[in-house]
This record gives sequence, C-alpha cells and structure tokens, in this order.
Amino acid sequence: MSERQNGRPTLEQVAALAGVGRGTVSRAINGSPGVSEQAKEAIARAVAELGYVPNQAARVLAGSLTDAVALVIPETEARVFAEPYFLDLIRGVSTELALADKQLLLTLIRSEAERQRFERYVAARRVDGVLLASVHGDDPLPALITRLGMPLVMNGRRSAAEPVAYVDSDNIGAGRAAVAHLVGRGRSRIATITGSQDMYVARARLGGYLAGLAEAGIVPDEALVAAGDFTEAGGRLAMRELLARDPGLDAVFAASDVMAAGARAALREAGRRVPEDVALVGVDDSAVARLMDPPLTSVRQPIEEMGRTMTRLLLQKIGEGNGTGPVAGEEPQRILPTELVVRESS
Amino acid sequence: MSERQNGRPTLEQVAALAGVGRGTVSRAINGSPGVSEQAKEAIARAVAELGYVPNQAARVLAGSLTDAVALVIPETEARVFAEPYFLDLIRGVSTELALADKQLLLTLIRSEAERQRFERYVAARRVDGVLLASVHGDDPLPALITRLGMPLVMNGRRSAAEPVAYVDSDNIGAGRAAVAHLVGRGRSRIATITGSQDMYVARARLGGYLAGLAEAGIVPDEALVAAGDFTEAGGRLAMRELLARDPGLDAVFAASDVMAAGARAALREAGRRVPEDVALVGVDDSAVARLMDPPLTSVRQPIEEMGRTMTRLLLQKIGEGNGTGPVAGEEPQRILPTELVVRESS
DNA sequence: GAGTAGGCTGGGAGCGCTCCCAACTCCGGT
DNA sequence: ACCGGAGTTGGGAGCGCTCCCAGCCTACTC
Repeated sequence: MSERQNGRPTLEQVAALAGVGRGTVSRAINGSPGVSEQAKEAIARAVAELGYVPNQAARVLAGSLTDAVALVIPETEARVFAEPYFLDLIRGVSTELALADKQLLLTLIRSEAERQRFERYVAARRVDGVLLASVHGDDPLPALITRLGMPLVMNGRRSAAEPVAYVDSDNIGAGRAAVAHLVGRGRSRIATITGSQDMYVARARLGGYLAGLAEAGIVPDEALVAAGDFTEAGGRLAMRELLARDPGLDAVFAASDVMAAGARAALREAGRRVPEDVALVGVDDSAVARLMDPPLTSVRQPIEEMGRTMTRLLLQKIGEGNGTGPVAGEEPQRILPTELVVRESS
Repeated sequence: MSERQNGRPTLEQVAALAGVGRGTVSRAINGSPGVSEQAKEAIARAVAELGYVPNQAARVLAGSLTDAVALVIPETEARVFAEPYFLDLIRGVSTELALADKQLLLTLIRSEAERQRFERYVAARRVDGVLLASVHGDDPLPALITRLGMPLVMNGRRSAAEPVAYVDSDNIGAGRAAVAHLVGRGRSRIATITGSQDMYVARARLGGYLAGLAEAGIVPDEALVAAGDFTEAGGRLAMRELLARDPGLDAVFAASDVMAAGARAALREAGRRVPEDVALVGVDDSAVARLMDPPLTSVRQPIEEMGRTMTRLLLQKIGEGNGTGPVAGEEPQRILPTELVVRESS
C-alpha cells in the first residue's frame, strides 16, 4: 500500500562517509565534549554532503526528551476572553520556544473526550512540559498534570494563593491604576463593572478598584458595583443597572474592553456623552479599545510577555528535570506589571 | 544527572501479563485483523491493569506515521488580518484533528531563521502534513514543502489559478453580495476600499464589487475605488480620499471590518451619518463589526469551517500517501460560501 | 485417512539514536 | 624504559514498537 522509500541518511552513513564511528558523530552533532577538531570537520562535511537530519523519533526513543511543549487552552475561556488574548499569548510562547528549538503543540480542550485525550497524551509523555492557559478554579487539569510528574506552568491563577507555578498580570494594579487615573481626571463617583466573580482575575480587578478608591480616600458604594460576565451584553446590562441605581455617576471602570464596549452602548442609549458626562476605562487594550468611539482608555496586560515568561519558566523546570521533583522547591510565580493606555474616553 | 526512572509499561509487559506474544498485543492495539476475541479480552485487561500507553517514539521509529500535522502561520499576515481569524481557523483545525486523534503543531514564522527551522522540521519528517495559512504570492514555502514531498493544503490561494491544494472562501461572492445588498437598499453611488492589491483575496473582493455593480447595471467609477491595506489607518485615509473625490457617495464596501472601522471614523469626522448618509459594509464579521456604532453589516467568512475542511483534505492526502505522489492527480480545491450578516450600518 | 487451506500466534529483525565502556594513542613524569 | 592519565575513539547494548514470516492448530475437502 504505502510505498515509503524513505531514503533519509542515517547517523551510520554519516559516520561511514566521515570515516569515523557512530559514537563520534553522535557526540559531534550533540555538541558533547571530547571530539577532535579534525573529526568535527570531517563530520560537518559529511553531514552537509548527505543532507543529514537526525531522526527525532529515534532520539526520543533512545532516551532524550521529546523537544515539544504543549500549550493547553480550555475552550470555555477562549470564547469569553478577548479573542486576541490567546493569539498574543501563543506569539510569546512560540517566540521563546523557537529560540530553544522546541516545538509548540497546541491543544484546545472543548469536551470531556478531548480532555481525556490530552490526559493520555501527557501520560504517554509525548511532551516535556505543559503550559496551561486561563484555568477555572475547578479544573481538574492542573492536579492531574502535576500528579503525572509533568512540569507545568499556568497562565493566570485560580486564587490569590496559587500553589502551582504561574505567570499572571497585575490585575489588582490594573484596577488601582484605572481608579487613580479617573480620580486624577477629577471624577469622584466611580462605578465598576466586574467580571464573573468565580474567576480570580475578576476578583482581583475588583479588589484593585476598591484599593484605588481607598487610596483616594473615597468610600466605596455598593450601588456603584455591578456584576458583568466579560461579555458585551453583560456590560450593557450592568451599565443600565448602574445608571438606574445612580444617575449621577461620572466614571466607570469595566473589567474588560468588551464589557466597556457594552457599557458604552448603554451610555449612548441613555444619552450620556463619553467622556464629558461619564469617563470610561477598560482592561485589555484590545483592538476593540482602539476602534471604539471615542477610543477607549484601557489597562494593557503584557500578554505576549506573559507567554514568553511562562515558557522560560517551563523550560527551566524541564531543564532541572523538575517534574515537581521529590522536594519540588518553591514553584516559580511571576506577576507582570500592567500599563494604563490613556485615550479619549477618559 | 537526569534520573529517568521511566517506569512506563511496555508492549512486552502487557504481552507477558496477558499470556500472549508481542505481535498479538500489537495487532490487538492497532485493531489489525486476525486476533481472537479471547486474546483481545486478555490484552484489554492487561492494558487496563498496567495502565499501558504506547510509546509514540517507538511507533514512529518502527515505521508508521508521526500522527502530527503542522499548521503554519506566517507572521506578516497575522498582524494584518483581523485577529480572530487565526483563532477561528485553529479552532476548526483542532476540532478535526482531535477527531482523527492527531496532534496540532503550531508554527508561527516571523523571521528567516524561523523559516529555516521549519524547513529542517519538514525535512526531518516530523509531521505527516502541513497546513499553510494565508500565503503571499512570493512565499517560497509552498514550493519547498511540495518539493519535499510533504502533503500540503493552503488556506486561501495566491492567484485565481492556484496549482496547490487549497481551501478558500468565496471572496468574489463576498463583494457581489455586499454590492447587491447595498443596491437593494437603494444606494447607487457605491464606493469600495480595497485591501493590498498584491494579495489575491483583495483582488477577488474588488472583482466581486465590480461584478456586483455590473449585475446591477451600474457603471463602475474609478473615483469610487480607493486603495486600503487592511489596516484601520488605511481605511480612514481611503475614506477621506473617497469623500474628497466624490462627496455624493452614499455607500461604501470596505474589504475588511477593520478598514470599515477606519472608514466609519472618517465618516464621523466628515459629519456623515451611518447609515442615513452613507451605508457601510465590511468583511469578516469580526468582533469589531458587532461592537461598532452602529453595528456593522459584514460578510462572514466560514473561517472555522475552512479550518475543518483544510484538515479533512490534508488527512485524506496523508491517508493516500499522496505527498504530491508521482502523478498527483488533481489537487483538491474548495471554495466555501460567504454569508452577508446585515446590521444597522446599511 | 491424507492433504490443504485458513485462522492465530510467537518472536526475530530491524527502525536510528544515545549511552557507556573498553581500548587505543600520546604525553610527561620518574 | 615504564607507568599513569588525559584525550579520543569505536561500537555493543538497548530504547519500544511494527513488520513479517514461519509455525501451529483446526476444520474442511476429496
């Protein structure tokens, strides 16, 4: 049936052509010490002449690592979060993996069946480590991966005291910066539209908002906090509710750009001008923010940088052979700073 | 240094426990014919008991396929195109690969070095096939991959008569549908903002626009065609130019949502109302379209479906062992229909 | 009753590589 | 002249699996 002629040159052939032994070629190719300059040159020539490319399957089988890393994105999140998020993340991960000459295996998990498939995959040690994007508090995956002794780094965390290695952005700082900025613009009745409170990221942003108010000496008002769910519709409803509760509010911090867009629509319905009547600040600094009318002030997360940092941490763990080693020292955890991008909406 | 205890069970152990030979276990696991029910059961029990998972490296080495497929995204494109595009594409590809129990290897190519790295990868036959997203006309990759005898399916094409297998959306139909819709709304001075004309997709959408005009019996006017570059800024500039050339225009078909957003801003600057004065239609049906004010009528591309279709075609090629076989029959090519999503902007 | 076609089965022969050990060559030191 | 060590080297022994062939047994056929 399948006619695999497969004429690829092997180590053995390179060795023969270079007039040395297999072992020497292996050492030369892997940069191991103890190979004479002369041998190195002969081997380099032979490799070039034959167009030799090592067979990875054989390498893996013979005992080294797989040279691949999995990036897992639970689909539930993918829909909710600002879309560009994952692309930026992938970009960062990809960049760093390319530098280390490792492969990126992308896994979207949408169903129980796919989760099990991934479990088998990890169990089969088809990858050297796992990067896990935006995990819900009740996701069984982190525990599972850790139990299998597979190095793991998460993007974001499930609670303030996350035991697993992670890279997160400073969501508390994001809320504080937004409020400080609004206060600086002379606003005093500052409302917020929160994300789903079962996500740590949403709680942290709310916490930042409250901290920001406290720092400005403003007493928080429950009427100025409305629950959203990271969707545009949610943002719109929350904004209507806020306006109903307190028509005098003069600023809103929405915990995501998409919700801010919903809020903006609700404000327009209500005949409020942005920023004259109500100033608006979002989070994500996504394309949506730039394209809104007026362009939205937003807190930027260093998404690509998070991807890079996660990858570096993971590669380091892998390098240490630390699949939650026997006495896995401290799990590395990083919180990267956010940055306020001021536009016309505030 | 690295303490790899690696206590994973092997085929041999399963065979021993099941009281059969290695060959029988292999056959049973791979669903090959010629295994008695009795043996199958004993093996299934042993597999379960030991938690056996086949070692993929060994499988690949012993001659079967790698069970992985690469999805390549040239970075130049990634920035220009509507961001969600690739995520949707990935989603489709991922879905279909999961069904076939294959792995998705994502490769972003941003530099010459990364391209070479990918070349080596393909040369090493680390994947069974390649999916290539949005390729420029002068990209050396398609030729290279084909030359290496690696099955390839592209997303989009480089010219009307693309020799390589591809899945594209009906961009001509998109332009026609947009124009037909605008004509149906009573518009007659319909302008267009094109994408970069060195991309086939941009030329096709322009072609569709022209075809649409022809079908409506409208004589095209050069003054109503402005060149954009798929960016918001480009759309804004193009719109200004169009208004300068013909202040009386009453509709605009922008070849992407992002350009439509730029156009919308320029229209606002010029004091034109949308849709009262000028109706606006974009392409992509992205988040941007939904969030614009007013929400943008847009032509939806079946992106996820394209991803699925590409993947199915590729798997089929792989199945046929058709790495551009000796006399590779017709290369499969699919053009998927687009769909107009009407919103308030028109 | 001998002969033969299947249905299953076991296990040898690699796949191409890394690990590792024994061996070989040169040294300088004594 | 002899010895020990450092620098190199070749190649055996797997890694776990698939392919494939020979062998076995059963069940028919003539």
